[in-house]
Amino acid sequence: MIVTCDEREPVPPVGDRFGYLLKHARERMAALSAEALRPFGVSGREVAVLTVLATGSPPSQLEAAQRLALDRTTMVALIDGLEAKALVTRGPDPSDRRRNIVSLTAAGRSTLAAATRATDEAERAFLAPLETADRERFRRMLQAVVAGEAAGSDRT
Amino acid sequence: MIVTCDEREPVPPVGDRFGYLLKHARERMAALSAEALRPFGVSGREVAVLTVLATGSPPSQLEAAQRLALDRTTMVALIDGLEAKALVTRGPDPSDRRRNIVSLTAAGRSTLAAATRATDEAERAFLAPLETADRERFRRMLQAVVAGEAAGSDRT
DNA sequence: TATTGTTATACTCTATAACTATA
DNA sequence: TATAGTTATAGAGTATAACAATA
Repeated sequence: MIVTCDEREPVPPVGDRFGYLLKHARERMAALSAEALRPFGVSGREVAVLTVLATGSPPSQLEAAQRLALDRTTMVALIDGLEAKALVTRGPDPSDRRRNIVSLTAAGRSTLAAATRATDEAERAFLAPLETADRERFRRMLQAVVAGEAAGSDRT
Repeated sequence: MIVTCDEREPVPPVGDRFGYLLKHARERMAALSAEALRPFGVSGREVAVLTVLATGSPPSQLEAAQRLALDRTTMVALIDGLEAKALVTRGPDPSDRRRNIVSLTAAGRSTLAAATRATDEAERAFLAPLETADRERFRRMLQAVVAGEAAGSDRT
């Protein structure tokens, strides 16, 4: 009996791989939320920053970056843009003048409120293919796998 | 009774939003698979291309791009890289000389086999925070929300 | 010395437009 | 005309290194 070299190991379809699935799930969510946010003139990343600024006391740029797991150099440009749109103000922390305290303006708060409603709607559209009971389960599963990161590394 | 303007609408924490969760879940999967693939000298995107080339009959560059929902201009550089590593060959389709048929070399096949095992391992690490029964559920949920995309648009 | 914000720079991934060769 | 591949280019998003101001 001749055994040829054609015993190829089975390769799962690319559509079964988590790398592929997460990439495309994220792209879909990003497209839905970009569309939902267009009327408000802010990007999804900017809404994330506004959200962080609205949670707890106004953080420094570095703290805001850390809460989003972004680099502090990335946060500079993000705050620049939000400041240009008059949605946030920044100024030195009196108790440590190296730090910039970033605060929402009234316009920032109302934009965030509207953007949050639009994002809720985009999330509903994103989750529509799932059964109702699965939607919160899906969120918790994502939170679990993301939390795996914090556990395993010394992320900034 | 005085009602001030401080009745701020509740803003959900950024860590509850699907935009944030999908971004970081993808980053974690990408980091795990980049680490797992390092010994084989290929990126996750390159493994995805090799996987597509190994599935069904050797596709043209355009077909390979479509199966991954990538632009054909993106596929050019990807194939360039794989060809430089001698993992694929490309040449005109005799029956339509506008098209390039892309095929795996023997080295491409064995690299794919090794990379597939490494990726399986990375996926196991990624899914470790979930209970066993939830891991396949999670995959199916991702497939469902990703499929929402194909249903709703005329993607290339 | 160390930390925060900043700038400059570069790299990855992606998309658009225009060109070529084929059909 | 239209299609497949290619090239050049530009835009996000991110990261690194170096600098100024402050601690």
